[in-house]
Amino acid sequence: MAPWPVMDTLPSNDPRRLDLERLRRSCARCSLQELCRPAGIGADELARLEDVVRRRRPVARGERLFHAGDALGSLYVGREGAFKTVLVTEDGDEQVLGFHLPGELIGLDALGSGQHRCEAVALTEASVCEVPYERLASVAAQLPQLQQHLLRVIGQRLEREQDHVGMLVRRQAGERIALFLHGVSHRVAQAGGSDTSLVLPMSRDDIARFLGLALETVSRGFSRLQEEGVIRVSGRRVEILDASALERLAHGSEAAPARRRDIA
Amino acid sequence: MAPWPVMDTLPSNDPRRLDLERLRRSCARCSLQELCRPAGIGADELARLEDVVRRRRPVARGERLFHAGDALGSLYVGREGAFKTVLVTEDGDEQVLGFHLPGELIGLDALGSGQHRCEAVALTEASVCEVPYERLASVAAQLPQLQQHLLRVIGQRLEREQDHVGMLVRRQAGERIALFLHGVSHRVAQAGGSDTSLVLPMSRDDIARFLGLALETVSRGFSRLQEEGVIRVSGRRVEILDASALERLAHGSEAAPARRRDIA
DNA sequence: CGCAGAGTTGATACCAGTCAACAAAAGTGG
DNA sequence: CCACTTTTGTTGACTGGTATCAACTCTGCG
Repeated sequence: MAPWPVMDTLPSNDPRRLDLERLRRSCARCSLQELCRPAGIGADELARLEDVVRRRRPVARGERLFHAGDALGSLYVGREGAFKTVLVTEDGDEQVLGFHLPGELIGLDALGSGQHRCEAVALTEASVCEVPYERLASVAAQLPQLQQHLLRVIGQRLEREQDHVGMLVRRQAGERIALFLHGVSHRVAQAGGSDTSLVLPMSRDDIARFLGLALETVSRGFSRLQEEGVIRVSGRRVEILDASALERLAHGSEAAPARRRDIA
Repeated sequence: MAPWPVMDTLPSNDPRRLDLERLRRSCARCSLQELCRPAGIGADELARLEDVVRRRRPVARGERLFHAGDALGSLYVGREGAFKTVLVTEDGDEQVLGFHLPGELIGLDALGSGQHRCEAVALTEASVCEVPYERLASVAAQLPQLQQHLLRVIGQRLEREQDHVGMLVRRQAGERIALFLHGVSHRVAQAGGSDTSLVLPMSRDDIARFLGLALETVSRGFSRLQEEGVIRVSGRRVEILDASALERLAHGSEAAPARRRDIA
């Protein structure tokens, strides 16, 4: 019932402590954020968790971590690169459900039924850590703190899904796009990148399918934001020049100094 | 650490077994579906769970189970009536995130941060069972099966959220409305009602805010479905006349025998 | 009976989807 | 390394669906 050694509170000079520190740093550094970073995970939890995680594995661009219909085997944590999860609808076209940057969990969609309902595709060359779900669950059953943390992480995913809904309900395309850019830059910053200059890992088409817009509308939206001096775009390279304006556009008040065409 | 008596496998003639049977029926009958109904919950789990649940409590129409910003205290299970969860956006108007029929869990939105981000409003006279979250979590920590089940339920909520996204991405209003009606009738049937005749607990305005449409568009959509002979509408009373046509409209092929006006 | 809330229906304007042409970047093979 | 192809992104013209404004109906209720 307890295949993992219990190492609750070790004296600071215990030789095993060094390993734990190393592991902790490993998790912190490798952006295993959603599972390891937050407070509340003690040394023993971390050690057991590390024992569960299969180490980094490379993933080629375009490769899939799992397909729709696959049985839930593992959860994945992005390490490098980016992923998208897509749902192929009955009528053939694919709906983008989400993007996953380093440190974010992938595969939670199978929690409800035990089967994946969407596919996770690498948008770039990437790497992941693999977490066999059964083992994670059994460790969580032994470590209330980890269980709590797991619930919290899934709850956060629920929040993100609601944010996605919040974007789609916005009727103006400009608002959705601003909201999207704002969210992505925020997450890129959280994953350790710059929040003002970023290279989008996904195509305009992916963004369009994520926002429920036509590809061309996304492109026009980007151009318009550039005209207004909010961002600078060059293909997938985006610089955010006026973050507060972006935020303003995202939440409600559409284009305060708009109607430029009337003046010019 | 174990405030609840352990009653693992009781002999079938043990007097306590009767109580368990009563409780099990109680949960099954009262539509506590999402927490109690599915397989995998044994007698002891059920007993401990019942011990956690605060019994039925009436909720007046318009009353809120919690407000945005409230600390996560309890989860709720709808017993009678219906609820909506709404998110009040920065710019004032409210976005409907979901509807909750009897047997469905309410309050999971606070799992991520420990604070509710939306409000749960009773659409009709209603009643709920209240489940203090801390106690539920601590019981789950002792009962791996319950923990698993809890994860599954939350996973299913995630699926529903994705389905919501799936509706919003459909660009034609008609598709969204058909998808909505299809989903609601399905859930009403699951909660023990008829799947062909139902009384919607929510207003056109609520539906509109849920689907990201204008109120008038929803009304027109209902009328159009009636013209096409798919449903019969009279205010909130809806009869589904042609379920397969509804399904067809929901998934892709917009209005096969449409353009009736051209003929008439 | 009149009032208020909810729902329906009509006329109009506009945003965004569609079709299409073009430009730029990224592969691909000689 | 350069021509060629393919993919990806941008921009324009046009159309259509839906938001908006507004009038009207219906229901329940004091």
